[in-house]
Amino acid sequence: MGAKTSREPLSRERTLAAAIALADTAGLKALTMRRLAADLGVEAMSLYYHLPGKEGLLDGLVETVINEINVEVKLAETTEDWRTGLRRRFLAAREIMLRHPWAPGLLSSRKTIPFGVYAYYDAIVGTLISGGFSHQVAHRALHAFGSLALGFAQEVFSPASAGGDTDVDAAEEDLSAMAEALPHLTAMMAAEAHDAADPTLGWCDSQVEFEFTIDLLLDGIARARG
Amino acid sequence: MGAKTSREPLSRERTLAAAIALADTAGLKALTMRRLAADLGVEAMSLYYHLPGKEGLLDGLVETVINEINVEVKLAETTEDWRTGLRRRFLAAREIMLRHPWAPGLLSSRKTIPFGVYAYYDAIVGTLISGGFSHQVAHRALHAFGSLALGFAQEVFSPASAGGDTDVDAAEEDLSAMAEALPHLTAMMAAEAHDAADPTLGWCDSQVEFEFTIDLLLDGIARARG
DNA sequence: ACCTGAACACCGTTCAAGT
DNA sequence: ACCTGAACACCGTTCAAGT
Repeated sequence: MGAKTSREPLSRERTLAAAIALADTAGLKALTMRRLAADLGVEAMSLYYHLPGKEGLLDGLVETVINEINVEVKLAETTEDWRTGLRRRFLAAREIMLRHPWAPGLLSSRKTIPFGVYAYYDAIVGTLISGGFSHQVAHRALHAFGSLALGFAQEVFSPASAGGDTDVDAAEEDLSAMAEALPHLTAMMAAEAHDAADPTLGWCDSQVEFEFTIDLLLDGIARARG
Repeated sequence: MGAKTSREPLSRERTLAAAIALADTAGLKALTMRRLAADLGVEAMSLYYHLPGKEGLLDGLVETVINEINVEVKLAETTEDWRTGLRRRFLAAREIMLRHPWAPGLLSSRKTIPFGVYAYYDAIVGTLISGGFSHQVAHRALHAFGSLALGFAQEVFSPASAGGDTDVDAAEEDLSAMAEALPHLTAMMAAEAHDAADPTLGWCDSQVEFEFTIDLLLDGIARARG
């Protein structure tokens, strides 16, 4: 956050690293050319020497994140069956995404998709094919996985994605006010809070739900393999 | 798009309707206070009399869309079993979303969720409970459905969501250039293009995939019902 | 080669003022 | 009650200029 007083000239990598750090700590909205430059101890216009503008910066961000995932995935490559291989892959992607909460929203709002994303999905198809799937079922599996393959789901209930203050208090206030108008949701929350054996987890632990959904999808396509 | 020369005073509804029309035709990015005001034949500052600023405008947009869905869903309410009921509900939501391609991205980037969304999910839980599901499985089913319940999926391959020019040409150029580096994806596309019996659909008809995924999820939770 | 200052065309928004 | 003009604090970006 403070101005790094470094003598070495700016570079694309150093700029991207600072941008990611800024987005991680202050959210995507805080990532402006002027503030990023200030963090780097430089004027805003200097950035244009290393990057082709704001859009190019954002492209660089998603490229960096998907590369992080691909590296992580490649490191752990072994001789697993298709199912545990995909499962491990999705969970690895999720770990990266949890480190960069702004990444899912940015990735899905981008209109050009970096090569690394295609490479990532290509490896998935390869895994499916060698697991005995037809191209057609592999195609449908890809769509069924959707963003879960990249480690994130559209969490409509509590979107911390969009960067900015996570307005938890307001959400809970709303929720308690809504309670009597929403009988089924209220009952569900009460029931879940009750038989939650593990006290360290919230009433809605998304890691458990994430893995449940993955297994449900993997079960489903295993059956569709035919 | 053109300046409507109407005498009646502005209202919140008329402003929202114009905003939706503007977003539908020109994309979310084109929806600025100044341009919206121009479309309404008024100065930008006039909007603040009817709406609490830009954020309030966006809140109003998602509220309007979710209400469209809830109305559509209520119209067709019958005595179906849980499964066909959910299926019809999700497809109805999808139809609305297809009319407002900017809505998925906006909804998932919002940090306050309108009441209508909770009401929508409450009805789903109600359907599940009366279908014999436990609260726990209903909860997990909700997470498994994710954004599909609201009619959209994270289409990482061709995101036309973000408003703005749909950069199809560039994407296809990239794709053909990538072809040899992505053997499995290339093979999949070739196979799918080959045995596509229906010539009116593209090689990647997302409606078919959407329904495939829904059925896969419904099969999965039906089995998890226990 | 690398960085800067001044300037431009846009944003959303405030606030006092018009009718 | 409803709308406006001028002004402010921000954006991203261009372009000629500095070293």
